[in-house]
Amino acid sequence: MLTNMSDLSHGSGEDAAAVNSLRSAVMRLGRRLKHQRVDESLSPTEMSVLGTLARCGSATPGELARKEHVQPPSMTRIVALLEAKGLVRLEPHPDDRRQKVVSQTEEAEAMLEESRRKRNVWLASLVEGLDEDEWAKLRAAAPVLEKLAHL
Amino acid sequence: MLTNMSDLSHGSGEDAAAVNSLRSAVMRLGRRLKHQRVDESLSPTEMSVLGTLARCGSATPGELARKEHVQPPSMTRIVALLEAKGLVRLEPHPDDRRQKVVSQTEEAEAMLEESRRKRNVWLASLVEGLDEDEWAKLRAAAPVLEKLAHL
DNA sequence: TATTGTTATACTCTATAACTATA
DNA sequence: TATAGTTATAGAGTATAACAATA
Repeated sequence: MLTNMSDLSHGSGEDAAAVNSLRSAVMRLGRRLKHQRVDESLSPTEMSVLGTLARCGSATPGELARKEHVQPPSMTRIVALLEAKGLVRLEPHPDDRRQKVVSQTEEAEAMLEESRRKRNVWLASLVEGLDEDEWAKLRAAAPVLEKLAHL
Repeated sequence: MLTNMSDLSHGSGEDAAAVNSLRSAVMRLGRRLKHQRVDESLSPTEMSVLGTLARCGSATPGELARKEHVQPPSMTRIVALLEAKGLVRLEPHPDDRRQKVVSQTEEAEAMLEESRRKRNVWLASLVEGLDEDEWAKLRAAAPVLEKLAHL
């Protein structure tokens, strides 16, 4: 197992342990954050689609299906549900009449902001349990984690 | 929004931004790690049950249902599927004949180890894209993240 | 002829309600 | 009478296959 980690450019044995610890902690913490949902009426994929639209701007159903790793018929259904809830808008594609353009509404933006706020509050309450030194280490690592997340 | 973060004991405005960055990065990275599955034939909950058994040792179906936030009938089904796949063993409870004891098999332990290995390799390949200083910050933060994850 | 999106249908996972066995 | 687990059934969510419209 360590042999598979030995191509790490920085160290070797200790680094493997650090990677293992990092993976475990990120997955566990991510799972707990996921449970802090603002709107129980939205499925995880629906939330994820809204997040993608917020990050990448508008997109066609096909693009969304590829980004969310979901089949096109599923995205058809998801987009229809989101439209019914007033969270996305559908417009005809300017160049290709087969395609459609999906974009988020102001309601969606407000809901996402509220969702982020709720998770932040929850995470901040956890951080209360840390001492100043631990929190400093976390602050220093945050930009690196962000870089990893979209590497 | 910042008013809700102002009860952070360490700082205030910058801390809110750091919490936001941390939340976003942990969730995104966690989602990507989750996709690195070793066995596509196991559902997320089945994997999670095996993880719980590995962490906590054997447990009754009722305990597992509570830990996984799933209803008892669902756990009945999950345990039956895992048993059919040879990943858990069911034994009678020593004190109470209504209950059963579920424990993982050697195959499950091997599979979990393989799963951890695969995710570690993937994460290690990401870490390759960091410089020594960034990796040092991550290593320093790993124990703190672990503490957060089970706080 | 290939591609985008949709409709029709089936499968997987989970939940609720009703039941059996044991405490 | 209460509790642990199971069976029966229904509801989400997603997938595959077949289809319509456009490129």
